[in-house]
Amino acid sequence: MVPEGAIHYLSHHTTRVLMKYNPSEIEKKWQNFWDETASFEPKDEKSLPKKYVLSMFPYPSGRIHMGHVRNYAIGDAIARYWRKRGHNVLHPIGWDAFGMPAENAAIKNRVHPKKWTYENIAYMRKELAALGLSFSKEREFATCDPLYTKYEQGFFVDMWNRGLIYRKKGYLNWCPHDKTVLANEQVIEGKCWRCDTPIVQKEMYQYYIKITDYADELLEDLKKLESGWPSQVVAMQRNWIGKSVGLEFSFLLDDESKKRCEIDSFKVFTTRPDTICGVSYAAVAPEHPLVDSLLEKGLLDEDAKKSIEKMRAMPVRERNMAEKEGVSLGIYAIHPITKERVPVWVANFVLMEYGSGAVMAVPAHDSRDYDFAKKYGLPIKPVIFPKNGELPEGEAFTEDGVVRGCDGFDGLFGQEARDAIIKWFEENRLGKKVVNFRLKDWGVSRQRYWGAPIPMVHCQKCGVVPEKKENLPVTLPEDVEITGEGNPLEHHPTWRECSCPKCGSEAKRETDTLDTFVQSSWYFLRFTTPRKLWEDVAFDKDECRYWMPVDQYIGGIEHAILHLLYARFFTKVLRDLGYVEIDEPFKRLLTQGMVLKDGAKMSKSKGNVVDPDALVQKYGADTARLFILFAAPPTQELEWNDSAVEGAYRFLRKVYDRAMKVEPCDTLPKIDHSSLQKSEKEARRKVYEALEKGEEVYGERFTFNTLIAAVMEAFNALDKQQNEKVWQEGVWILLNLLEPIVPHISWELSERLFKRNNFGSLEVCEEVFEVESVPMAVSINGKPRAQIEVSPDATKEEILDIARAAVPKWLEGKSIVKEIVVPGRLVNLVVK
RNA sequence: GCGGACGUGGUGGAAUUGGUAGACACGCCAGACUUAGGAUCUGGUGCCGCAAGGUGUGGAGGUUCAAGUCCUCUCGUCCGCACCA
Repeated sequence: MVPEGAIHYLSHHTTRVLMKYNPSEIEKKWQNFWDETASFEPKDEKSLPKKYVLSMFPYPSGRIHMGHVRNYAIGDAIARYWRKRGHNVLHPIGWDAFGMPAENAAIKNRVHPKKWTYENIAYMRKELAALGLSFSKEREFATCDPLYTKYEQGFFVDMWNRGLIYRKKGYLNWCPHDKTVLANEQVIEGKCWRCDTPIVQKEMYQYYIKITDYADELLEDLKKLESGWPSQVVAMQRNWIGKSVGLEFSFLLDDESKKRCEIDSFKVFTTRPDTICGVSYAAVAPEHPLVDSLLEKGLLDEDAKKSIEKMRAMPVRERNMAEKEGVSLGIYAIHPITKERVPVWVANFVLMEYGSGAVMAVPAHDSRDYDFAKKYGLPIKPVIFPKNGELPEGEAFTEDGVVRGCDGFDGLFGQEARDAIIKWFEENRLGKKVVNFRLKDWGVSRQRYWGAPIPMVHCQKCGVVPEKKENLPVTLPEDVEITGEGNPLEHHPTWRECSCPKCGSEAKRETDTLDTFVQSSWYFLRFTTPRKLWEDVAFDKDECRYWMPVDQYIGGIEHAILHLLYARFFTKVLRDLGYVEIDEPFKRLLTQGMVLKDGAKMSKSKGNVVDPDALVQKYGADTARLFILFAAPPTQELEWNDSAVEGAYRFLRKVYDRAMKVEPCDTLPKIDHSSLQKSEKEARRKVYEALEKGEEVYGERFTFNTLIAAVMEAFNALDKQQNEKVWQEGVWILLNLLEPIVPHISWELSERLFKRNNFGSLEVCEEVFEVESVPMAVSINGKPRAQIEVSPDATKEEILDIARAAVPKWLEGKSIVKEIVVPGRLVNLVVK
């Protein structure tokens, strides 16, 4: 050990060698530097090329977990890369701060949700800071900030005024004991998660946003996202929207049936109008009005009533598991083409929520209808036949085929038959082409405290009226007690009291709050605008025009549908309201894989959680970031491995030790490549290969694991030679490449060695790829047999001469049938 | 059932346009240094074989001079939707 004072007497060079990699010191130093110099704030220079890099903002649950580390390490790497390439980079962070966990904590620990949330934010902000993430601190906000709520409520009012929001009765999970509405996730096996009381379905007024008005555009614009989004996510959204095109027509009841139930007809929807002549019965959902009517009039016998009760009692979600069941209603409909009488049944497989809640049943060509017909002995009448071959036996033929036995349409196939039949219905005014979506309108009411209040007022005279914009935000009262019973807003002594924005008379505030997905549907727009304008606007139009769309969005696959669909929807609505000018908010999307330990998702209950704080404390943020980006490509699941973390640390220590032996310099050294030895040339080549890899990885592929591997290879190659200039050049470039991944150590070393002049765009030096000889493989009949070295400009004949000479053993007694030369790769000789 | 992804050493993973499979790392083995090592350094490491060689990317076929990569079938794992008419 050298006494501290002694260092002054040693040379500069020796001093550096004596220093050891000390991540906690280095990391603190640079985090302070970045903080003090506000290094990562976007510039107000709209002439610069921009990149908006966004990792999905976190919910302030209390502590960060490895999923966060991965999410932000990926985003930070991309942001830092573009910043170094001279782009104006927006890389913000905020907090998705409303939601149930805050209320649950309030119930459990008697702490106010607001206090709990802001304290969590403060703690997690520190945790994220310790990772050295290059966030814009100036633009940070929480969605529960009243200033954010203000504009969200403003949008709600705009949408209401535009007719995009309506109120409708909907069924909600209701716990009769706690007197509260429960989210689906809070219902466990039909019981309340807190008190175990069986939940009931309660019908209540709810606010809905008409996302279905945008269903077609949301589907259509997925095409614009195909190049930048994972195909999986695009497919999931397409699926979720669930567009189907078909025929809607009305079944008229026969005269006697009309009289009995006082209903003339009911609508059905089918995607297979070509099968219409195979209809042998019609089926309606247990909740269908036709059934109500018959029940009211007492026209069904006891058995039928009982079966219908039973069907209705089963939750819709469970019905698909149950066996097909049904009852004949004793009434008949007239087939629109054949004019035959077809019996009307009620069936448990028909859903009231989809289409019109009634179907035409074609047992010969629909497997559900088939099962049902078999069970109840209903006729099965094939009208579609395969082009070649026979109808299958014992099952429905559901593929496209040729129509036979349907007057006027015989001989038509598949789509042409469907089109012709739809045309016939339209001409005869009996039905029309209809598009149906699986997507439902978005119910945004939540009967909870910790959310953005819905800015509506109930007036005795005027009805439901939006609050005046100048009165926004409608803020939450703070003097509430959260007990878990009911909605605290309803029970507050004064909060509800207000005057009607329209007529001024006494009125009451709406007590529902907004779904938290509303907040996350526009937070990325808020980030585009500097804080100084936040009092005045939700977001500035010019700023928005410059920064949007988000160039790279990064987050978990669990948001593939809801969040990403709502955010796309909101963007389109805000466009139509004149706030933004883009159609799609996220140009490119990266869905990161989960972090696993022992093959399972990390969770407290499994006890397999690795705490990021502990990891950072032991090895430093750079090691944590390096491991997480090296262990797997970002889209794949990542299996935690303690010894691989050690390996990452070991690599950084090696980098530090080796770099510290390099003589400092201010510019990239000039090297006469031709005068170098083989190992030196090899080292340069590896370094520049890594540089090329870097552009591909940061710009396009995000497979950081392969870039890190290339950097490791380059370091290994540098280690095999002693040329100081080659070392300088190598470290200059490799630190530039590593900076987005392991920023602290890179800034520390680059500052010491190069005054950080190596942080910029680097040019690839082409001459290092010029070689005197290229290695090639010689294979015989496709099997590699020998290695040869040939000159890079050797002709095909010269290469073949060398190749043949290298494998005499394999040519003995054989004749060459074919010779293939792939320059720079291999020679394949086909022998017999 | 529909839609999507995936399957490569003991492990995580490379191989981007079909062109020397297993880069890089973890682990393991051997050696060096050491009072010691769960530190560090050097070398080795797909499998079978002393070797020559054989064999090998879930399985079976096929296309090709050449297949992890393309095609057909099949098995398995994971994810999303689901009596959606």
